[in-house]
Amino acid sequence: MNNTDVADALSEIAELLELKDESSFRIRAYENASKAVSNLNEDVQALIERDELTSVKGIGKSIAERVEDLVAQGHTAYLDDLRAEFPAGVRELMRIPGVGPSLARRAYQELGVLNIEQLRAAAESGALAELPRFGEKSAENVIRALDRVRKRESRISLGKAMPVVEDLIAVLQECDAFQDLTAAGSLRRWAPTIGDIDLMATSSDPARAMEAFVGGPQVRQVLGQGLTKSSILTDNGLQVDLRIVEAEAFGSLVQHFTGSRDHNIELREYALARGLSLNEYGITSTETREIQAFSDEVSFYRALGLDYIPPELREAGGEIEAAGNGSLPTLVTVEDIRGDLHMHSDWSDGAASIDEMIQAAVDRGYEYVALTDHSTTIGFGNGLSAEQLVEQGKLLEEVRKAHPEIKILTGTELEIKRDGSLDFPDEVLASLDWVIASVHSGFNQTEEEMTRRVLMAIENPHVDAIGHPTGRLIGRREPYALDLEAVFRAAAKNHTALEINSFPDRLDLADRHARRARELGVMLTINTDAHAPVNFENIRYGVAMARRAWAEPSNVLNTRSFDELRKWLSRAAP
DNA sequence: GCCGTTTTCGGCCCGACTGTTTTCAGTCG
Repeated sequence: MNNTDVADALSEIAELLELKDESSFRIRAYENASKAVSNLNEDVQALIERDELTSVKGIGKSIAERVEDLVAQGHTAYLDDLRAEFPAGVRELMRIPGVGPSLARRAYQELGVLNIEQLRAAAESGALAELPRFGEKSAENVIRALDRVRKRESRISLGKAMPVVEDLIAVLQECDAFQDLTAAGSLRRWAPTIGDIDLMATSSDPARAMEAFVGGPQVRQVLGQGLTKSSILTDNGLQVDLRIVEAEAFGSLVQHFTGSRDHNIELREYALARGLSLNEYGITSTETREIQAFSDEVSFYRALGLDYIPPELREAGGEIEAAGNGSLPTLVTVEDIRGDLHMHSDWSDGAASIDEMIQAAVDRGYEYVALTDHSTTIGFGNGLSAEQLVEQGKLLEEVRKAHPEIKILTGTELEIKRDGSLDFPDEVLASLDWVIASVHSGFNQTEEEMTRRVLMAIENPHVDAIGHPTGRLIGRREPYALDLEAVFRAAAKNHTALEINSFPDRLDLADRHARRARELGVMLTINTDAHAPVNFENIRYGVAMARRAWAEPSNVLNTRSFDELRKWLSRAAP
């Protein structure tokens, strides 16, 4: 079992303990241990071999034994026994919003419900409403929740949500009843997917502000309207909540609703150890019961003895400790990006001419840009042959004369073929300024095959970077099987950069992978993979992933000046 | 089941809302 398997097993134990109505503290212990394992930077096996498992915070003697079982035997009797008590379908019931462990357990034990279909039947037949402490309303809520699940109202991508919210905020700001107005929640943390949107505001005239909100142009349906909270559904099915609060408490409120849940839990534990209790209204001394309100987040964190923590870091990944000892990173920003090293023109599958793409890069104020059209064997048939690449290189000489304000690198997005060989021979690659190599086919290969394939590309001295290294398409395609730890180590050793692809569907490397790569000394590059001028706008999503990976400008290749970039490219072979 | 700037025992994040109740458990964010 690898770390992910162990973390999943611990998390399953926690869920089954919930079903058993075990002590909530024991449940949390397993949840915490699951998180601790998935955040490990090395194989849990190695920790066991060094006998250091219990030195991991959140793993004590008991859980260490279960983990050792899991790693050594692939299972643990403790989990096996729990599974025997509750069929898998019962655990699935808890995935339904509004259905928790209590309802799932009672539906199973008192009505024999084994899966979601049977729960619906029990709710519709009235059997559920018959149970003590349940009623008509409970049954109706279950049916409504099941309908919503059936309609698959799942999370939407950051790239879809962000423009909608920005438009909405721009419209609301035209109404002078709003003072402060900001998004909170997962959107403010730039999480890759978003559930619903929380807007926070202060207002001189809440009634008028709420009128403006529920009467906006893209409102499909008003779900609720009050003076402190209203909810709407937008045209594209996004639920947006607006909360209006007193200006004095705005800071702690925004902090509270920005989350993440895990960050807030850790922050409250940290505060409690110092005699302070936190809620959305401020900080309360547990001794004097006096509450202090905060109009901004900086002073809120400051009052806890912490540096301001950027929202992208609020994921319970060590940010509180770092904020306490002054070691938070200086995160990379969009302004730090000096060029884009991955873009396409209509020579391959882009929608715009080379000139249009270069002009768009100039308009963004970039110092340099790399043209990286696809190579021959890209599946859809319009990759460039070596001859076409030479021809394109000659054309670029002309383009450079027309655009002296930007440096243009001649490049390719090179196919890594199924056997790990590359589309162009070394002498062709050697003539290029920039080579980014990517996988676009054979996603079903085994982890061994795929890892060998990617490592071969990394080890080629002409390959400068690997594009969208895991191939994931959020919500549509899982990442292919790949030993990322081996990839990161090879990339660091061979001086090969790894891309954070800014396309909202990709965001690949993912934040936690990029963080691990950076820790192992891998150089990152944040690119848009632009296929049209408008795609350059996506750079902010890639930068956000880098920030969530705790990346500083020095960790990102394309924050360097053109001269520094060239210096990096002329690195000595390892 | 874990953990320690008050602790090796006695704590463990906080509040809002809902539905069922008549004082509170369950669920959510």
